[in-house]
Amino acid sequence: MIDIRLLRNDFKSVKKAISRRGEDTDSLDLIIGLDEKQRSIAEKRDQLRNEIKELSRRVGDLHKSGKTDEASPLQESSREMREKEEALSEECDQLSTEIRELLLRVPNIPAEECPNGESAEDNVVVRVEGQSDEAWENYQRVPHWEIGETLGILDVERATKLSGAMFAMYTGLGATLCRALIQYGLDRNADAYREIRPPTLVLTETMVSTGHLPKFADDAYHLERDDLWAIPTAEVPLTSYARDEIISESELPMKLMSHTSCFRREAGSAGRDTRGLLRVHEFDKVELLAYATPEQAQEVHEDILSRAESAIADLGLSYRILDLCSGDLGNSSARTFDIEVYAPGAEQWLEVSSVSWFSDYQARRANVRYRSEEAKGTSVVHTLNGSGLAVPRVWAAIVETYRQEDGSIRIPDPLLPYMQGVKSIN
RNA sequence: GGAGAGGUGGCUGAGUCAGGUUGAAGGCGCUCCCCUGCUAAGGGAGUAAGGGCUUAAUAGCUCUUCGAGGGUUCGAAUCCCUCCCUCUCCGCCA
Repeated sequence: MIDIRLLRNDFKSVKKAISRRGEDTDSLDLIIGLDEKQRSIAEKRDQLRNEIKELSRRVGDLHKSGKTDEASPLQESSREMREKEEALSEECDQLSTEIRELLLRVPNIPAEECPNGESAEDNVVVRVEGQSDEAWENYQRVPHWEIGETLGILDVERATKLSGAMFAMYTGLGATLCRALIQYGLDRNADAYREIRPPTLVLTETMVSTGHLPKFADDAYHLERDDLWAIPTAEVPLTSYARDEIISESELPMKLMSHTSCFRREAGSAGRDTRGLLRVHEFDKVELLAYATPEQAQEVHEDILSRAESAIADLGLSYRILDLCSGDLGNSSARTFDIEVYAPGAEQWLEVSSVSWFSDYQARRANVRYRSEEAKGTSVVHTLNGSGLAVPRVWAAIVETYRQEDGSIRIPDPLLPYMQGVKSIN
């Protein structure tokens, strides 16, 4: 959620910044009008409340000194004021609710450095590492769903039997590889990130904090009976880890990581990328997340990016890094770098990590603050996160990239410690 | 799921069953000052968050918040109702 005071103080710049996303900004005009109205009513309401308090105090004194008869006219006028106060209060509450509902749907303000653009086409390629398209051998140009079936390590057909389309099931060494990737993803970041194993079912409030609700309810699984949501990413519980808390500055940056299952309905993408592991409803991921001061944010952003990148690079995969343009930026983010891995068999770039700086957008929703050492009072923290390792797409890229001429798959060196002595899958 | 106890500030803990400067005693912690070879002990002062308005600023005024919501009342931490959560015991269970 953006700071409404920013809107009051510098309406034009905010509007201009939001419109860089290609979003309609009419709601901003609406909000600023309602806000003005709300404040003027609140002022009158508070004035009345003050007068009522004053009267009550006098009534109390009169009762104490036995002058009960003198109290009744005061009580009468207090009752009248209360009626007015209640009317104003109600109006004021309605406006506040309306403002909040609108404000929750306003996306974050893109960072100045975020490049201009309308769509994914305009994302800036920061760098490309690894093999060029022509360099791949023919035996590497086999899609992972075919490899997986042949080697008995991926069973999409049975997964569909159990859960329907766009679910996957890893079998045998395929499952071991999956587990190895998770271990690898966690262990390499354990030097700086504290491991958390959070719940994967969360309250509505927890989903609102990251910005996944109310705007993107269709993308998430909801357990209606208990009003719980299946998390689409560990970003959701981790962002709420410190919800409604005040962190002391000495604890920042606070770095956390989690391995969880992630659940996505993929509402808008039915029929797209349906083969194999390209897009699935449930998958495993290691997520890195940090709370930071605004001053620390830049450095932490780079830290998460370099960790996410090196995890891919060390596996020997080809990848590229994109600086997302304003039109493609996620709703809650101010700046995002995507890491896309190249899958030579599927012949696609697959997004494996979005490393984002959310400025104070999520933390304001989650009410995570910190007490600064010099300035008095509290300030809202910044949140940052990115996937340290997203299993299915990395799994797919490994299987395709490491396919040998004989059809076997060589296990990349960094994963060997996690593979129980298995060096290749035949 | 059943029975009981309870949810108050950074923590602890009074106040609730006699409703009236109680945003809330005391203690701990923390900050500053004094005392003091050092440390410890001692003495003093301060110490919730959020919103609005005024101000160049320091600051001031005001409202809200004692788990949440509603009710009674001139006035609610305190009385009534509903819900949520925590703890203990029982049942069930990985």
